[in-house]
Amino acid sequence: MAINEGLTIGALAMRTGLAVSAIRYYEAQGLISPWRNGGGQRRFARADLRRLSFVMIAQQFGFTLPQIRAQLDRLPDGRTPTKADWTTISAGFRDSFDARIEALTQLRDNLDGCIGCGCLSLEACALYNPKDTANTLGKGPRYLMGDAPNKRDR
Amino acid sequence: MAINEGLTIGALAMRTGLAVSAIRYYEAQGLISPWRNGGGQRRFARADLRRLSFVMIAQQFGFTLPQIRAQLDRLPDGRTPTKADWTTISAGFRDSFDARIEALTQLRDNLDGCIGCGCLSLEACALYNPKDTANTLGKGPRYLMGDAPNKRDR
DNA sequence: GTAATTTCTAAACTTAACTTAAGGTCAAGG
DNA sequence: CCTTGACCTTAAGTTAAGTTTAGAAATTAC
Repeated sequence: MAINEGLTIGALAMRTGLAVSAIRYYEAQGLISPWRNGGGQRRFARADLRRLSFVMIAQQFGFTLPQIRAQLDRLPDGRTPTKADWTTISAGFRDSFDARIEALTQLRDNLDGCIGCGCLSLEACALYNPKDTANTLGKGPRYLMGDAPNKRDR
Repeated sequence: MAINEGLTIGALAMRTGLAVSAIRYYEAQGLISPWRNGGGQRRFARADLRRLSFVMIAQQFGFTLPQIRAQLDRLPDGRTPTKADWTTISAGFRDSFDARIEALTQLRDNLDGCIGCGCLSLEACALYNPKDTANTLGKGPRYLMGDAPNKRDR
């Protein structure tokens, strides 16, 4: 066996804590691009450990896989990413995170002034307003922003 | 027509901004319990406007429908909830919210110390630790905490 | 009193992020 | 060499939170 054959999918799964099926899925989604050995099995670079770590963390922040992919696509092409590369792509991510905390905090303040006081009224409460911070958050698990199908009954 | 027939589903949809289908779905999930008129159509109490408002806000905070239902079930049985009732159930909700902001803030601090610095290493980073605050957040859209199916390949 | 709206139910479809299953193939150990 | 475990692909299933569709019945409007 050559010295630098790369990691097997099982090894990667063990190191990251991800399921093997999840790693295959991430490949299908273009988040990682392993090469194949003679027998057609996946072999991963050590840098893929880091890519997967990034994916896992970004998911905890609520980013979707396409969004995460967009960040990863900003990494250098040929060479192994350096520490500086990771720092760079983490930055945008860091900004979104700050924005999210800020939005949630505002929402909480609304909660104090509105639900906390018991008003909870549709007409007065900023929380129901579609143009409100709550919506710009994009934190709903379902449709984000403008890509929801139209809603009518019949 | 009697003076106090209640709101139709369409009127409720208009007032809340929800789709008619969503309201029916919420009934199926036990979040609201309209009565039926002679022809079998749903009629809603004015208090249901408030229940739905509560549902909408709680969802923005990332609560699942069963969790929201659990809160709503704490409302008084026979009578229409008072302002004080709403304030009471909003409180627990308020607490979860504070906890969530706190957890996110901690996570961001980790981000500064760990990803921000470029370490992003599996062995050292608190973020990968399964017992970490990130997980107690319960903000993953998929399986929360311990109820994930077992993950193995074959 | 008829036409146009609303509403009804039940079942199937949607999306994201995976998992599970089925039926093979590859690789490592003895 | 041969068995066992790791890996492969493709397809179908899962969950949450709804939406869409279809066909029928009730209401409302004129």
